[in-house]
Amino acid sequence: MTSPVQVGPLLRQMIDEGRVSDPATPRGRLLATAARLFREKGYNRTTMRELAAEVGILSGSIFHHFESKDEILFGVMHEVVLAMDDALATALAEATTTRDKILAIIHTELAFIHGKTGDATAVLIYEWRALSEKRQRQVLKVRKNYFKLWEEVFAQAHAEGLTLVEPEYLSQLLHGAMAWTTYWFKQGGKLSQDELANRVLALAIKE
Amino acid sequence: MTSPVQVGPLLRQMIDEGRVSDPATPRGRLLATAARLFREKGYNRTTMRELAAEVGILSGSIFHHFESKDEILFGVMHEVVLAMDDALATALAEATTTRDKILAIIHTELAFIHGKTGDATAVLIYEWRALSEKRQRQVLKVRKNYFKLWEEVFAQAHAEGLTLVEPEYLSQLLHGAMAWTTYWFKQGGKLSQDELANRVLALAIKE
Amino acid sequence: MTSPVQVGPLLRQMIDEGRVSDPATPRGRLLATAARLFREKGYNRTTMRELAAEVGILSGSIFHHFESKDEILFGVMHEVVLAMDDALATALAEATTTRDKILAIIHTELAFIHGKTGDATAVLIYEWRALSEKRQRQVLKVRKNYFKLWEEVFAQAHAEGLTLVEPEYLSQLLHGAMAWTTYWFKQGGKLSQDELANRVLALAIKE
Amino acid sequence: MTSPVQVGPLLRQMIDEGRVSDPATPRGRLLATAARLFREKGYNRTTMRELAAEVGILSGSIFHHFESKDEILFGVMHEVVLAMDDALATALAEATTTRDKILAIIHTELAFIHGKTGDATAVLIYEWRALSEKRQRQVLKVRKNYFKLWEEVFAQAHAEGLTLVEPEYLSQLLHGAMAWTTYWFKQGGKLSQDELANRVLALAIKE
DNA sequence: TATGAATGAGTCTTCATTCAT
DNA sequence: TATGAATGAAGACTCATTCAT
Repeated sequence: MTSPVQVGPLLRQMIDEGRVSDPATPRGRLLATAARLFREKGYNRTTMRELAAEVGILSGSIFHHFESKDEILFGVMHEVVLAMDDALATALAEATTTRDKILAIIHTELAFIHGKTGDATAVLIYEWRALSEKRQRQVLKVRKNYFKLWEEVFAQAHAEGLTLVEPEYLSQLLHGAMAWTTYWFKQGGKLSQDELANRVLALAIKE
Repeated sequence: MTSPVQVGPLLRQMIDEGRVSDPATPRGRLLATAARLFREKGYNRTTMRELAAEVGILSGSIFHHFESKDEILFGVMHEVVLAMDDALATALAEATTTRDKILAIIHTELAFIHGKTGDATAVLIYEWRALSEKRQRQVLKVRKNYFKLWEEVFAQAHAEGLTLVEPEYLSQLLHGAMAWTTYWFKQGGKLSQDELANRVLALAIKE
Repeated sequence: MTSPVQVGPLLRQMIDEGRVSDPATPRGRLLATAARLFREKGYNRTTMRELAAEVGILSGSIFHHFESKDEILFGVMHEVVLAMDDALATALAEATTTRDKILAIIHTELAFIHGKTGDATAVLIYEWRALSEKRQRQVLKVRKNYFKLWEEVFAQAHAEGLTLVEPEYLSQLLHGAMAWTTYWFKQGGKLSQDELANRVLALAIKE
Repeated sequence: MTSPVQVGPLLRQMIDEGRVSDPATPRGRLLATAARLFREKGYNRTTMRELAAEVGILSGSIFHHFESKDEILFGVMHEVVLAMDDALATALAEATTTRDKILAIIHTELAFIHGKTGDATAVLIYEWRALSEKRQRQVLKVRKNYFKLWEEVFAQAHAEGLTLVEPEYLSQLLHGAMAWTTYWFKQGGKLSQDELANRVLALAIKE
């Protein structure tokens, strides 16, 4: 019964502005449940009936809130993408050194992958091709913003000699490395999320 | 009309031993085509009819070669996994220094992702959950061998002070970083596959 | 915002007597809009939501005015059928010669098909089978009256040697010929409605 | 179990040429049954399950022969339209006087409406709007041919002073008059089909 | 071994209707 | 009277799989 995205003060504000669905509304509950199911079973293997059952309504009722299954997938992805962009912008604004900015990127990414928004983030990454092309384009617009923030930081780091790999490649490599942690990193294991962040940082910068 | 895996002398031998399907047989052609379609459209969105049509037979005929769609997916994954394991073992045997062994790992992985076996490798990585659990376990057996090779090399590297991150984490992080290259690295772009390998190496090793 | 039937002094009286809905009431507006939509898109392809939306209310609210979609269709048909019957009786009363009476029939029919009540008339003709059998019977009662007026006139004409075809067949043939004009005759084209009436008359009467 | 269109020597040839479905094939049986059901209950109120049941297969099997319900409707309409065009061309070729040509038109039309192809013809006329616009255009191409034959004959008749009403209007009026006979004329009643044809002729020509 | 029609359970989606507020 | 979320039965369509030929 949680939102597909983590509800912090930032998200609170986004919800109030109507950019993200309130988890207390049917729409919000539907999106959160969809995120979980899509992650657990995959988009195609999740049926509208299952989704409805988990939310406690009948399958036909879903269509009061979304016009198609595709729109639900879009909802899950779009909201998490908006939230990530927002969260990263805020985190970067608070960081001063370039090293801290890189850490901010890593922490934000890992927070979304392994925090309350983990389901939506995993869906964003691994069910991308299930989304209709038309809606992929819409999500991509926001997504590009997000990665521009990465590349700016890595460009600065490269200029400072802090990193060896070119900004665009480093972005992609680190993004892949962190995306894959969904499959092996578990919160509460012997490696903490902060420690994981440090390992990723160790890949990015030379000491 | 190619095999799902690249046919070198090693594979030739595997084929002759019956461990991998000959691309000249219906079974081999079916697997190669399935790999491509599963990659392009996703497992669920590929129908048996399409697969049959591309191979030039009728849908009913597929079932003379495979007992189910799941078995085809298994075939694609199992063969590529066997081939990777084989290829890596050979490459490591030829490398002398630990640094070279790391490069061997990276080159082998990238060769499978971006070479002729790219389709099968992408399917292995991104359609994993579409495979029935029972068969996932079978593939996993071989897969574990493969990553044991990685970890042994990274353990040695760590002991030599060549790498900073613990072997098990480094394996996973690099694996993720390289898996993701499917989405952004294109053969014949301004970055060559060898140059890409060097960038990955630069993440792993602090010179 | 018009009634499904044309509001002349006759209809005014019918409205005042409660036999036809006032277009100023929600019921009247609903019927007029339904007539238009049923004609444009067909009964089955018109949804209650669309109908409600066009009238400016919500779908649930319709059911305060009509107990079912079928009742709406009935309303549309019943009112137009009453109005036609009424209009024809009046027109015939004013005609003196048999020829004029035939013209009165033709003009009345064409007026309903191509005038403000055109939507309702088209629905009456072309969505007949969408109406429940029970309500078909109700409409049929009035409808029979209407055609009895036709047959009486054509019987007289036949007796006078004015027409060649037997009354009952001539009624049906002319009715069909005029009903079909919905599909090809457009008000304001090179043929006026009066000229069209003369063409129909020319079929019926051998000068 | 009859074809949607009457199987005479002409149709036999069309079938052999593959332009019309053989009623002995599944496709042909499906079309004939669909024509009957669409006529009896209307296109929208006929379900694929019903259609399948009447043909003796399961609903899913229909989609081996047609890709959608719309394509079935198209099939029914297209084949009857082709057959009408063919039949009329032949009949006109055999008629010598203009009067006989008009009779040929009337007989052909009535034959299609009340003969074995009556179901398909009724569907063509009364379910027109249920057909997708794209496919309407395809049917229209053939349909226009058919009515061009009418207009040519009526133009000749008009020139000869045989008819009073202009060719284009006479075509439409007679077409409407005959289309409507579906609803009131029954084979084997007190009026024979030939006698009905004479009544229609009486409308068209002045003695 | 290949065919291809048929299966039948399952999918997303639609929509008239209900009803608590 | 109006709302609008929810209902639930029904619709068209999909597709891996079967099997007689």
